[in-house]
Parts: sequence; structure tokens; C-alpha cells
Amino acid sequence: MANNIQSIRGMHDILPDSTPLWQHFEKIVRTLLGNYGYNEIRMPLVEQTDLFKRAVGEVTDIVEKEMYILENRKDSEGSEPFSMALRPEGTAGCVRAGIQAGLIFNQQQRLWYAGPMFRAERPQKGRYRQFTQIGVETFGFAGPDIDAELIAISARLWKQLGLRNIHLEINSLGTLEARQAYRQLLVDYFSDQQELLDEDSKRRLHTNPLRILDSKNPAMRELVAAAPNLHEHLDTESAEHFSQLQSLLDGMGIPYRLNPRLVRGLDYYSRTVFEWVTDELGSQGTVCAGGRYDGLVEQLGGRPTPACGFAMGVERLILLLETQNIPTPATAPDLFMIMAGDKAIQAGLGFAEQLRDNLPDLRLVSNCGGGNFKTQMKRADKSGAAFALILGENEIERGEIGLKPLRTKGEQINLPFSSLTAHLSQLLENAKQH
RNA sequence: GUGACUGUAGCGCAGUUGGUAGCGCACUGGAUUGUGAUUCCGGUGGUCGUGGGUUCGAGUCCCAUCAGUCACCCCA
Repeated sequence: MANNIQSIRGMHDILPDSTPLWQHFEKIVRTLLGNYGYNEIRMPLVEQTDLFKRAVGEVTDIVEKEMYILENRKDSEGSEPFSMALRPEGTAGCVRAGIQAGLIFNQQQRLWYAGPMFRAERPQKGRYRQFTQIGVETFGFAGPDIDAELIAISARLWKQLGLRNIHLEINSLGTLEARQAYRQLLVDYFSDQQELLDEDSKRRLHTNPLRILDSKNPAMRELVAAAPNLHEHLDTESAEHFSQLQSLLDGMGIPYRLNPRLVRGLDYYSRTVFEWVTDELGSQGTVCAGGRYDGLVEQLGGRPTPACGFAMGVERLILLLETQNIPTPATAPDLFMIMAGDKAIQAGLGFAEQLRDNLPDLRLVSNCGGGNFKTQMKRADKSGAAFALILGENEIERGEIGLKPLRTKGEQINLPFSSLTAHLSQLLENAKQH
């Protein structure tokens, strides 16, 4: 025990206990995104470090202290080694891929991706060093209709998953220019009152001044309340965009809360930003977040292209599904085949394959590893199977196989080999209807 | 990164002022020589997260370290 190697801090296994829930979740997301006309894209887990610096922002926590950085090895051609990083988020790589492949050159794209991201933060429940995001990105749509579509997708997803108690908050940061101007205004305001700022806020003055507005420190409340108001400094186009989005959401019947202090941490956001939050996961309550990033494509070397997207934290949503006790579709087998004696094993494994030929959807577990009837019955029960198929010396001699219900009261019956497929197919049909 | 709490069998937990470990579930054998889940009886399983220290003696006290959890920070 003592010297066993452990998984790396903040990086966890997803064990067979929870993979059915993950698969259920992934299936719903995949289908939903496909239905809305989104196409999957898959990017490498590793990119040049510079990509993240340029996209996410040099002075964000993510690039300053949370990236896993490695050095690319020299190849045989003698090319120079360079810095690369495990991706801390997906948007940067997606934009890079889109530009590189010419996907977002003067055209519309609806894309999604899923996979692990890496940030060297201090782990907590709902916050891991390797975590899974499903990201949805759109390119070439300038209007608020796509913002509304993205929000509608996420809202529908919660509904399909059966999740409750997730609330939508929205805000607008204005264009990049308006945001920069407002940011300067804030920096000036807070710099004048520096002696009133707490430690965190002093630091934020350089990293993310908008963040000061969202300070949890009650001592900061008065100072924050008197600060310049973001919405009074929105450019008129952004204000118009934002109010159109609100009326679209109203029209779709999606409730939301205006949160003027909602600020996304990544530099590339502009105009619409939104978050889905729950109070059931402690301080990691943001379960999905996104917004518009109209400047990013150009900033990474592409043509100016409007863009909007969001990402959800899969671990957090899985946690929420678990805390809300949302049932997972059953994965138990239909049948467990018990075989006692060499003849029965010889015949039984043959039958099992025939059954699988005839009934492709059949979920059948064959007993392996021997054991007497009692042991095998226990295994059958533990497997969760609805029925046990029972094959011993007696059955072989009579040309029959036993079928015993394990979850209902009924009696065990014996069937001739020849009618087995027909009978089982009827059983499966009945089971489907319940 | 800062502060706090926790770590005892596969899992969930108890262990008194320091005297070398126990319960439930799970697993397994039997009651039931070809039938599970229920019931009854028995059994396996722990260098007490790791490494040092104090002590005649440490699961218990001290230090360090690793991991988890909570809050902050940050974010999905």
C-alpha cells in the first residue's frame, strides 16, 4: 500500500460506477447539438504557449500561474525547441484550428468539442486540475440571434437532463473599445481611492479591474456602489444588441437575471456574457458560461469575424445530476447464463453466440470462471440481470434450457432449444414497452 | 497561491486521560449434496496516508510530507 503510485493531485479516474451517467450525459449533449446543426471538431490537447497568452490574456491567472508548460523536444531536423502548454480552455485552440483550416474565412460555422482541459489550481470539489469541458463555438454571426440560440441550447439541455435550480445571468461588456475605455475609467476611479481597497482588489487593479465590482468583501460595498456604471458607458450598438437579446430571450420564454457585475475572466470576451449558476455546488456554482468574443479571430491572425460561444464544466454538471438524484438509464444485462458442467459450458457458449447473432440488442452475460449453481446464481443476481438462463447436465439431456425470472415473482420455465430465440425476442419486446 | 478541517479493512465509520485495533456493508464458507435476493451461524481481510520525533510504550502527542474537503482567490 505504502509505495503505491497515486493519481496526480487534482486528476481523477472516472470509475465504472459513474461511467453510465457520463455516457448518458454525453449522448444527450451530442444529440442535442447535432439537432441544432452543430458539427464536432477535435483539437490537440497541446498548443503553443503563445496561443493561450495571446487569446486568454497575459495577465490572467490562467496563463500567469495555472498552465502546465512543457518544452517541445528538438526533432531530428534540428528545429528549435519551443514552449507548449496543455490547453487550459478550448476556445483558443478552436479559433486557431478554424483559421488554419480556413473554416472561418468569410463563412458561418457552428462547432462543438469535448475533452479535458488542464489548470494547475488548488483542487476542490467541482474544481480539478484535469477537467472536462464541452465547448460550443459559432463564427460569422454578428447579431444577437446567435447569442439567443446558444442560450436556448443550454436551457434545453438542462431540461432534457432533468436538472433543476440552474439560473441564467447575463450582462454586456460592450465592444472591445468601449470595454477598454470603461476599464480605464474604473482604474482611475479605484486608483484615486487606493487606500480603501483590500488586498485582492489592489491586485485586481492590474489584472482585472472589472472584477473588483464583484468583490465579496462587505467592506468594499460602498466603494463599489459609487463606481462608474458599466451600462452607462456601453456603446450604443452594444446596448442595442443587448436589448435585442433580452427581447429574444423573453420571446423564447427563457428567464434570466441582469447582472451588471458579471465579468468573465478571459480577456477575449466582448458584448454579451452569460453564466448558468446553481447554489447546490458550494462555491463552484458556475456550471456553464460563455459570451461573445468578436475580436479574437482577428487578434489571432484571421479576418475580423464575429464569434460567440460557451463552455460547460462536465464534472460540475455530473455532480449536480448526482446531488439532484437524477436517475440514469439502466445498464443491467437482460440475461445471465448459468452453465454447470463441461458439456453445459460447451453447449452454452455456443447458444450464447447464436442468441447474439439472432438478437443483436440482447445484453447477455455468460458465466465464466466456473462455480456451482449457487455461486452462479449469486453472480446472476449481482449482475442485475432480469433473467437467468440455466443450463446443466439435465437440461442438456432433455434438450432444454431453464429461464428463471430474477426480478419478478414468476416461476422458472424450461424451453426447448428451438424456441429459445423466439421466446426471448418476445420477452425483450415486452420489456421495452415497460 | 492563502487559511482551516480530515485521513483507521474494498466502502462507510467507532476507537475514552497514550497500554500494539473494532462495528456495519461488501467478499467468502455452511444451514440448503442443481437455484439468487430474505434469515441464521462461521471465516478472510488493516505495517491506523507516508516519513521522522517524544515515550518503557503512539491510531492517540509533536514536526514534516502527500492526498481529500471547506472558505478565499480564480474559473467550467
